[in-house]
Amino acid sequence: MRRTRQEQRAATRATLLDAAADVFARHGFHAATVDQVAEAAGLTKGAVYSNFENKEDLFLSVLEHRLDPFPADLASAFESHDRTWLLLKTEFWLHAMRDPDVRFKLAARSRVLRDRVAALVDQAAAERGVPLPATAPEVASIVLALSDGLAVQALIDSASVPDDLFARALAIVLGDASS
Amino acid sequence: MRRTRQEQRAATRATLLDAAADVFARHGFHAATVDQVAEAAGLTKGAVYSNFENKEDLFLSVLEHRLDPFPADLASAFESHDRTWLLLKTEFWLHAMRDPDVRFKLAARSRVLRDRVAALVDQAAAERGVPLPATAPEVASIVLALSDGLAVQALIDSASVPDDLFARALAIVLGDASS
DNA sequence: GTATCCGTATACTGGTCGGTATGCCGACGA
DNA sequence: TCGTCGGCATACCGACCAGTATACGGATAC
Repeated sequence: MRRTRQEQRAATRATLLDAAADVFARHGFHAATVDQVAEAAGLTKGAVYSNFENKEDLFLSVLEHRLDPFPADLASAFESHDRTWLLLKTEFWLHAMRDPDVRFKLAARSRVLRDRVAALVDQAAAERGVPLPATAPEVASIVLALSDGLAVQALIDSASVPDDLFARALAIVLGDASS
Repeated sequence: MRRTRQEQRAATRATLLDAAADVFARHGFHAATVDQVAEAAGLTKGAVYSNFENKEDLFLSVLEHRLDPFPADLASAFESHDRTWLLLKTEFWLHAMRDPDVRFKLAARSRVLRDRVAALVDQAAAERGVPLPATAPEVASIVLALSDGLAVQALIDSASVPDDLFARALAIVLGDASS
């Protein structure tokens, strides 16, 4: 398998990002070591420091690489929470809480996400023909809180959160009292 | 100020727990150092290792000391989220995700909390005389998800979460369509 | 084909920090 | 009042790890 330098470098970087996502999610930013990431990628520390400034840059690159995908519809807002991603997101939230600059960036992105969800909320309300119980951005905040909050509970104890609970909660919040 | 040994030891322990809560919340479990905790308490590492087995024991003791106070009523479920406590809780959640034993204990405690909230939900529904949109434990899970989820958003950007949003979300979820 | 250079492996270092061994002082029991 | 002991301070150690310096092999350019 002969590759150009560009291809090779891109492949190495991608391998490192995948490995780093896994290792950071499993051990957390501080407990995870650069050597662990390198080994998980089948490489060595040299590859890491050749592709990233330092450990923090690697961590932030992982998050940029796997950004919150904007949900295409409300129901999928919950499905996008696989375990690894939720752990990374939580680590990052803690990081943001401790660094004002990072927090501002997260706030900006959160607003964009919320507004995107608000548009979906408006759309859903129009389809159903029922009034929203609050402004669309407020309902969007509620939907996102439900999505995250239930996902957190589900990871503590999956049995305590029925698979369809988010969908039903969504129906309640959107003003659908049926069933 | 002459104190007996018992009093002195208890005071030292309490001081350390308070300092540890602060330092762990500010820096996170791994980044926080035992020396920092000791210094914040106006003591030294010797005091820490005289009162706690090790760093992890100190961390877990902080959490036991400041356990989720069971809310007296639904509205106060949200108020109990001051910044420090939410950061510690989140750190602990991550810790639990990585250690099955800890996770099981957290799951047990979460069930107790949820059932407690479910009782409050039942009570509120009876007072209002409206049917719940789901079983009481399910509504309780939703309420807790909202509480945590909105608190997380509020710490990212307090302006994005109106003060009364939780209360209004609560009314929606409890089947109160008025206002 | 050959010289160059880029990207990764290897080897190493300095600093940090959890944990320990020991000293010291003040409370306790008699 | 005195000897003992318990609790905290001090000094220290060893391990771990982020980051660096350098070696090396294969792709690239000519």
